[in-house]
Amino acid sequence: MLVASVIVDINTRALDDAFDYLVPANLAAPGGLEVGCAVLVDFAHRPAVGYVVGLRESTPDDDLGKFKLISERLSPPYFDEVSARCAQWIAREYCAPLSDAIHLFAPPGGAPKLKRNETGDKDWELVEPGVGPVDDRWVRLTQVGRSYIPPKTAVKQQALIEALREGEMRVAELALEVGSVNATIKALEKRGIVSIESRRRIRGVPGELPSDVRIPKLTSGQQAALDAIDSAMDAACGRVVLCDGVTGSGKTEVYLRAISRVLEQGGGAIVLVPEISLTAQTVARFRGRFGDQVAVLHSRLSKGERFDQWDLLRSGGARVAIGARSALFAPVHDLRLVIIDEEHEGSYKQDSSPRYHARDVALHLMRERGGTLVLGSATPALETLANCQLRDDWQRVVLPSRVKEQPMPSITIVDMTQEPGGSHRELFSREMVRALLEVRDQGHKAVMFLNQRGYANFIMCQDCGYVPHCANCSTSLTYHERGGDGPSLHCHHCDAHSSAPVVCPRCGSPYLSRSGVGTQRVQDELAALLGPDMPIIRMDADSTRTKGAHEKLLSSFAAEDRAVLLGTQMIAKGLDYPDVTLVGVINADTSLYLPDFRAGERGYQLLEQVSGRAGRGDLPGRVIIQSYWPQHPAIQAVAKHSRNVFLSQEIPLRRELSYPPYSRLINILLWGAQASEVEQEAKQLAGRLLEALLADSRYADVKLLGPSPCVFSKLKGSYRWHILIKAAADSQVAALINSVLKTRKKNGQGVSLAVDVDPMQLL
DNA sequence: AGCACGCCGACT
DNA sequence: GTCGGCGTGCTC
Repeated sequence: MLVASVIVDINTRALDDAFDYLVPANLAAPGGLEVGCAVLVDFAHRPAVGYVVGLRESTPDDDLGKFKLISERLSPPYFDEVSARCAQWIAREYCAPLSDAIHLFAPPGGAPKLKRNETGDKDWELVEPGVGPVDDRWVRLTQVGRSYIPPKTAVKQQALIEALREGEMRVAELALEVGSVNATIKALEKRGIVSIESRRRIRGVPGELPSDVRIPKLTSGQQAALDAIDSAMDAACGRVVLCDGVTGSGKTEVYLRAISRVLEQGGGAIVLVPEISLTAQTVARFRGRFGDQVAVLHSRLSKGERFDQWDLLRSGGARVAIGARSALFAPVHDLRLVIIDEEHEGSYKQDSSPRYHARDVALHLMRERGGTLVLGSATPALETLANCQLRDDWQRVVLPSRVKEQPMPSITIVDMTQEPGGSHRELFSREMVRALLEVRDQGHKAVMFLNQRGYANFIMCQDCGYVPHCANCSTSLTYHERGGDGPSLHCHHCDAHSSAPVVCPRCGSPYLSRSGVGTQRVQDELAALLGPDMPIIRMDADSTRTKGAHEKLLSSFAAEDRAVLLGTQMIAKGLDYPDVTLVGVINADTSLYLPDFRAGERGYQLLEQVSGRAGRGDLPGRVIIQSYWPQHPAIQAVAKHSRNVFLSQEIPLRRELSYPPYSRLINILLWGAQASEVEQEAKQLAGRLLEALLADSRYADVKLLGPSPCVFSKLKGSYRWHILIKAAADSQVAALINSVLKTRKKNGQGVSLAVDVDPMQLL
């Protein structure tokens, strides 16, 4: 008997394995049922949709009496066996329900579901996929039709045949040109004058493919990167190549060549880019080289478009997928290469279940498939750099300079504590004011960056720049205005707290302030400083809320001959503004003091990216960074154009405090409307976890911190607590968490839970 | 998750 | 004596 291993599509942690079903005779023939098919099964006294993740002949060990028959096949195969195993790995690795993990590989919006029928108690209704393929009807003149001359009175026929002489057309197009045509076409078809054919329409493909296939000569850096990728691909065992180079060092050309080689060998490739840089230009670059071999997957597509692009890959019509995070699960045939551009970007971590990191999943997938993972960044993640150093199968290749040998911008650090004004200092330093006026007077452009994150509630001494830190956690302490005994300082990692100092513990100054200046205020101050002739374009989450506002603001900045672009993170990435001579960072410190172990790393990456915006044209660039703590390694590193300045301080710190990459973190979040319920649930769960940890000697080195309230202790009406687990980098502690959660009692139905393995932030 | 089973108290 | 409350546990 043929036995199918099936993951039932029921969203619960309690079902953490596939179930065996017998394949009925009518589906047992070759091509009947395959791995990846959606099926209908009986499961625990009710119908359920499931996904076949394995097929095998039964063995004498099987208790066939226990197995039920598969009721129905619901779809063609969505994925292969390797993908099925990958989904199971994701569920285990990220403590996610199996059904969430398997959904990653299902067509977007295109999988069948079971819904409860409103009419009856135990009635279930199968809901077919909301999207699917669509056909167009094409009309074309037949051989007979070519010589057919319609009667003079048949005006419609004449117009129709005239239009068709140019070639075949879609019925919809024809209707636009000639008016309603249905009856006429039918009549002509009957007489053999035209033929009508239904053909699949692929949505989401632009009509005209760009035909720019100029292939540039490679720099030596590019060649070295390509050589490394080539030998990794020859090894075919999941090796990783990091292309370490700034924007403009020609990484994309390296990607294109690598893909080209994979295609020559008959394989397929996936390119992941952050959603924000998935612009028409990026796509055009790939389409220009590989034409309709490329399928594009991103959130801006309609459901139908996304389905067609996905299906194009599944059918083998396209062999290269380019898209955001989720494109990693696209059904590319014979996948041998995954490229992750800007690999340090936080958007590669999914923030809902399954909370996977695309880089880690891609690595696993390439090992399984014997492919190659290529990472690209100007500011690689610390984990990635560490892996390149520690592992033989990770290789770092440096792409040294911008292709057009431009000089690096000059960088000035302004120590804001040395500025006059005491506790009422100006927003802009004297140096910044001078530079801004110069930009205005010479008719140039400036980019002003305010790393404003509204929640940065720390206290800082206005005289010496001191920020209180937690003794255990290497994170800044969060200022709490209210509390049992008045203002206090809390650490949200270990729940240590103390009352807030009234004067600076370091220099005794009474000027302790909470930080926080918005872009709005900066805009006003810039306007006051520079006068009405200098346009100031503000770009932040507020000013780009409407669709297309992003592009509109950028093109209006490009159109001015002098202007200031003021913005938050969103202006830091990728974009090229040729005539920018000044980049100003108003406050470099905000991101560095966030109560998060990655704050320094992110701050460094951000400053590095912002600095890269200066002097990308013929004019030399200049960067001014204002800071209250100019000694911070992240700022020093940017000033000295040296990543090592940052790493040499950050790496020992991470090691000492055992943070990634020297440990693995798992953050368990609990939230709910009732503060006391959440707290109680958190404490109970922490107790059960601790008990389980102590009972198993394999987890002797695992630390459990908390439970404690989250930094955002209340969000959208929910009270939030979390438990942090710190384990060895290769620890299998996820398995233990899974087993504890599997038996979690349902008493706190008002309390939701999420497990975040390898969290990007702990807020 | 959803459903059955089972063990309690309160009703025609 | 039976109806129905929900706590417990299983689902190929």
